[in-house]
Amino acid sequence: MPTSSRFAVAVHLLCGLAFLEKSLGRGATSADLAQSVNTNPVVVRRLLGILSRAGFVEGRGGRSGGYGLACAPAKIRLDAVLAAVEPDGVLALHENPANRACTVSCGIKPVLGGVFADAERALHASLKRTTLADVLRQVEAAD
Amino acid sequence: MPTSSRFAVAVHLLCGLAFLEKSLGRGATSADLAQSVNTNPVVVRRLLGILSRAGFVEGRGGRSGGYGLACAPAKIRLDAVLAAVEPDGVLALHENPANRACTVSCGIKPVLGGVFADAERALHASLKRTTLADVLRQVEAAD
DNA sequence: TCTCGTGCTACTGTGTTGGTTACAGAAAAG
DNA sequence: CTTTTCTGTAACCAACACAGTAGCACGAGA
Repeated sequence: MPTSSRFAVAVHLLCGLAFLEKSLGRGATSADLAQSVNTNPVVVRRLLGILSRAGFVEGRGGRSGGYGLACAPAKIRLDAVLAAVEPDGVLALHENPANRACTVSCGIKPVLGGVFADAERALHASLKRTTLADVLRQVEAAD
Repeated sequence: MPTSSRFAVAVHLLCGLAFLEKSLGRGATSADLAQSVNTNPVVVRRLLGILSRAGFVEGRGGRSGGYGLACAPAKIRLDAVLAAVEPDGVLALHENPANRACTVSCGIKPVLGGVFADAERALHASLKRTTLADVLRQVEAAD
């Protein structure tokens, strides 16, 4: 799987935002965050747009604009972040049409769907135990 | 994430193999399996090659050759199948080099790595509860 | 009014995947 | 022993998603 790094970058951005808000007392621009992630401001704005629609951050345009967290770091659970940036989940069924003449081909998808749903639930349950505040605390402790 | 469907197809193939072995008493060729999955025999052989190296199936070349399961369906746990076809896991860190001037940039990766490892463990623990025999039974029950 | 940052669009380059063709090698059938 | 039929690879193509980039309209503050 050419696993996308959107989730990792999203958490990085949120963490950077929380850190800058705490240490500088102000929001951060997409250029600031792009420097931290070592990428392009547009990439940051694209991802932050998704996180904004999901209610995690707010962007203000105009001079001295920038981004700020829309809720407390302790309220942001990583499973919600994953759901926002990877709405289709991490396990996918194959889209090939079923072969009507084959029992397995006809019956496998609902079965796999159930198994996958359970697995994704377990993944999200694990991520739910970590909040952005936890991540930030660990990052600061390692400093 | 353009989530690959390798895992789903792999389970489908193993299930088809188990089903055909049971119902026909013989193995199946890549052409048989390709019909079930509605894809190309080479795609099937590629995936079955991975599963063969992982010890789940055996392929015999030559006339009246084909594939057979290398172990009992009840012994094949889906987490092991996932590990075989997606060795890098489903959650990936971003590869951008860290910005040395930024606390978050320098510290985030080990923290995220730990969180991701826990989440993947939970995912695998869930998949471990299902064996190929379970999948086969459910598929046959739905028939 | 001027500056600066978001939000959005369009385009490019790159990497992965699935699909396809082709072929060498092996094993059974005759 | 020859023919058939299968696996195991390699090479190539098209489709797709993604990161990266440039450009511009809009809005808010200085």
